[in-house]
Amino acid sequence: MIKISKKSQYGLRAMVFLAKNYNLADGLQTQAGKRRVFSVKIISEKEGIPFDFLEKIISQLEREKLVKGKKGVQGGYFLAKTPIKISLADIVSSLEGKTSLVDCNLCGRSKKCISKNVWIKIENSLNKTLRAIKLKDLIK
Amino acid sequence: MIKISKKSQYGLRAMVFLAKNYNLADGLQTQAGKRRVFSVKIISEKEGIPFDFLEKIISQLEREKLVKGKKGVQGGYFLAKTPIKISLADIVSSLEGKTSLVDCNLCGRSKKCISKNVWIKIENSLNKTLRAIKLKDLIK
DNA sequence: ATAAAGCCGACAATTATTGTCGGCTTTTAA
DNA sequence: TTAAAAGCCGACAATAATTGTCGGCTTTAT
Repeated sequence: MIKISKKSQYGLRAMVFLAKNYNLADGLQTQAGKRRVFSVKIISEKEGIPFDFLEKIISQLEREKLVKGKKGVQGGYFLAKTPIKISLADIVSSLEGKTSLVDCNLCGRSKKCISKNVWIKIENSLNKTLRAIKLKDLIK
Repeated sequence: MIKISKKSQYGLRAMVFLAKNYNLADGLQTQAGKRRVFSVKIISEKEGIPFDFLEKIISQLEREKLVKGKKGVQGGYFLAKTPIKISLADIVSSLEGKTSLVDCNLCGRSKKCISKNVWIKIENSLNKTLRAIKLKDLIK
C-alpha cells in the first residue's frame, strides 16, 4: 500500500488545528499584535496524538519554517504564515523529506529504464495536487 | 518519503518486459496461436531483479490475473491481456494490496476529521492518474 | 525419466516507522 | 528571583513493513 505516514497525518492534523485558530479576535489572544500560541500538550490532547511524537513532528515543521515556537511558560506554537500560503505539499515534504515516489538514482539502470519516466510523471501529478491544496481550503 | 515499494517497481519492470515481447511474430514463438513465454530466470537476469523475489512478485500478479503461467520445461509467464488493457493501477494495486494513502477507519476520529477528506481527495487523484496510464503507453 | 520451470509457504535480514526518554534552555508569573 | 511551564534536542527502543531467501512440491517438454 502506498501510504502517507502517521507523521504526515498527525502533522496535518496539528497544522489544521493551528489554522483553525489562526485568526482569533477573541479575549484569549495574549496581547494585541501577538499571535495566540498553543502548547504541544494542548494540541496532542485535542487531536489525540502522542505528546512526545507530536513534539518531534512540530519541531520538524518549525525547522522548515511552517510554524514558529514561543518558549517559556505560556509558550507554544503558531503558524508562521497565513493558512492560504501553506500547501499540503509544504507540510508533507517537510515531514517526509521529499515527495519522491521512487529514487531511480540508486538503481543504476536509470538511463535506460522505461519505467523511470512513468514514476516521475506520477510523482509530478501527485505534487501538483498537493501544491494546489492549501490549509485555508480545509478550514472553511 | 511517500514511496513506491521495490515490489511495485520490479513488478512494473517485469510487466513492461512482457509487454515489449507480447506481440512476437518472430521465430521464437513456440507454436502458432500460443504466446511466447518468459521464465522468471530470464526476466530476472534481463531486468536485474533478484530471482526469488521476482518469482513471488509474479505469482502475485498471476493471482490477480495480470499474467498467466505455463508450467514445466520451456514454461514461463506471459501477459494475461493485451498491454492496452493493463493499467498502472492494475499493477500497483495488485502488488500493494490497494492504493490507499491512509486508512482512516482505524483512527476512530474518522467522523469528525477534517483531514480525512483531503487524503481521500489526493488518493482519488492518484488513482485516476494510475488508471489513465496503460502498459501500452510505455512501450511505444 | 529427468530436468526445467512454475508454484507455495515459511522464515530471515534489513530498514523504516512510530514512539519514548532524559536533559537542557528559555521565559513567564508568582 | 526562583519555580514551573514549555520549547528544544539527541539518543534510544519497540514495532512493523519491506525485501529477500530457502526448501520442497508439482507439472510438463524432451
